Amino acid sequence: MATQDRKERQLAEREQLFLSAAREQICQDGLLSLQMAKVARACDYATGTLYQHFASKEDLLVAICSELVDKRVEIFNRLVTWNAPTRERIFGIAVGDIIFAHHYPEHFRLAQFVFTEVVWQAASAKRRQQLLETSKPMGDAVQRIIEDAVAAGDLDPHGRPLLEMTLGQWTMTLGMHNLVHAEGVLELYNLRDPYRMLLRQLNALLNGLGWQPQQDPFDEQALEALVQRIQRNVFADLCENGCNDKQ
Amino acid sequence: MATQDRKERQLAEREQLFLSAAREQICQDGLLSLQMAKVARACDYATGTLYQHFASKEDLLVAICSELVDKRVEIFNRLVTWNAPTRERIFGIAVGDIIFAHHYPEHFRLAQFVFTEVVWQAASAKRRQQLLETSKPMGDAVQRIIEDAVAAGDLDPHGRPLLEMTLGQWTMTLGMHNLVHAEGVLELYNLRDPYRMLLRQLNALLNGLGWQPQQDPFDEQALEALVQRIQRNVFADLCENGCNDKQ
DNA sequence: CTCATTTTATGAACCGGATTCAAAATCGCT
DNA sequence: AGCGATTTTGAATCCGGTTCATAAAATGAG
Repeated sequence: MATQDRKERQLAEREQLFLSAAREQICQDGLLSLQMAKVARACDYATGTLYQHFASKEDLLVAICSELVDKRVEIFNRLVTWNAPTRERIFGIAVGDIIFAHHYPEHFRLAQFVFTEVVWQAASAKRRQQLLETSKPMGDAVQRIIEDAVAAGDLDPHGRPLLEMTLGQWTMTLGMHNLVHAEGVLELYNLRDPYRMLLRQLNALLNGLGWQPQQDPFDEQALEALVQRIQRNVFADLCENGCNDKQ
Repeated sequence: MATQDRKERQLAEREQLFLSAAREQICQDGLLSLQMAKVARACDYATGTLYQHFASKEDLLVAICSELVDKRVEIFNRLVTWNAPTRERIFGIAVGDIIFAHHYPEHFRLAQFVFTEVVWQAASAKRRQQLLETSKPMGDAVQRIIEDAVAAGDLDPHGRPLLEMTLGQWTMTLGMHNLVHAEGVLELYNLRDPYRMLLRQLNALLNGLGWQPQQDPFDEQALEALVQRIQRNVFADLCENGCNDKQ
């Protein structure tokens, strides 16, 4: 009956409220000082109520991560429908991810933590499942771009699973987000402008995979132009006044 | 005087003892259940004594990581002195890392956790510094291989910092270790044999960077042969009876 | 509308484990 | 041996996540 629906809606709303409050606390004071009691208090609920939604602190973290992944999926989907050469679309995934990292600087920190044994094992199976399912569309999006690439003759998978083609891109991006957050590491080797370097390496990788049309990874002009074009055509709304992928 | 020396030596020995005990506990029961009191007890010391060496639990974790990195450095150094084409030597770094991951399955889990904001910020500046310094030689080793490659005409850095050449390899490897440990993720997309896929992607990347001699990333035979050769010539002692890079 | 019953919210109490620190033991030296 | 200085000890403290007995609210039958 209608009563049930209303109740469920309210429950969902409250969960949202908790998630927002928790996210804000993380942005404000860092992961380190997130406290369950504080989150509940900030929403004018008792601690116990918070536990009706999340089995543990780790559970809450995984849930926040899911929420952010959901937004990240939207980025990926833009590249699926963008009408451009497949090479630019797959490259655009990386560009989009960098933009995403600027908009939600907490996401990759959190994700790194969440996929840590300590958190992952402590979260409930349900939440873990949920995060995996929320993440699935990212893979699907990439898969579709690869399919298009193969169909267009831009890429030959040589009989390997299609997703394997972009595993290097995936891990490279992931690893770079890690490095960026590991304060002191890149500085140790005097490496500046990490995301720009990532894009150069990515171009090299795509070339090495034979993804057409090839692009000179050391042609700064061409790289800059391509990034600009992607920003303008796909992420205009996220890149107002002087957004760039540096920092 | 001599008394001082002896004392210092004993201190260092005790620290070693604590580190080993902690590492064993991690291997045994996982990061999750590492307890300071247990570590101290296992070494027949009081909790307080443990705290004379490590400012906090996080500090201890970073110290363990340093210890393991030290062993990892040894792997890197073998490739610096190996007499082979630079392309095989840089590739050997990845192969060595995979072997290392088999020998110390706890390392990359731990490293992922340690470079998390939560742990990194909670450790003392001193330990952080120590870990960075311990890590430095890995970069130096890679740098030397790149220098050799440039000198031999195998690679053209196009005016970029030399280390940037292998940043893709670094992040790719790092990211893959992360994925491997994130239980359920690779399964979600039906990706098997992650480290083998990593090596294929790496070959593609090195090709894309123009690192000579080029190698077909989809030539299974050639890949297998190269891996075998590296294992035999560089890591024979670590690969007795049927060690391979799969799993 | 009332009252019994079920469901949900509350927050103080509980608990585990990291960290501290006052007291005890040991050391180094004369 | 004796006496300050240094080190070790482990019980006490502290902190914050989690639980659960109690209170409050919702439900629904009469």
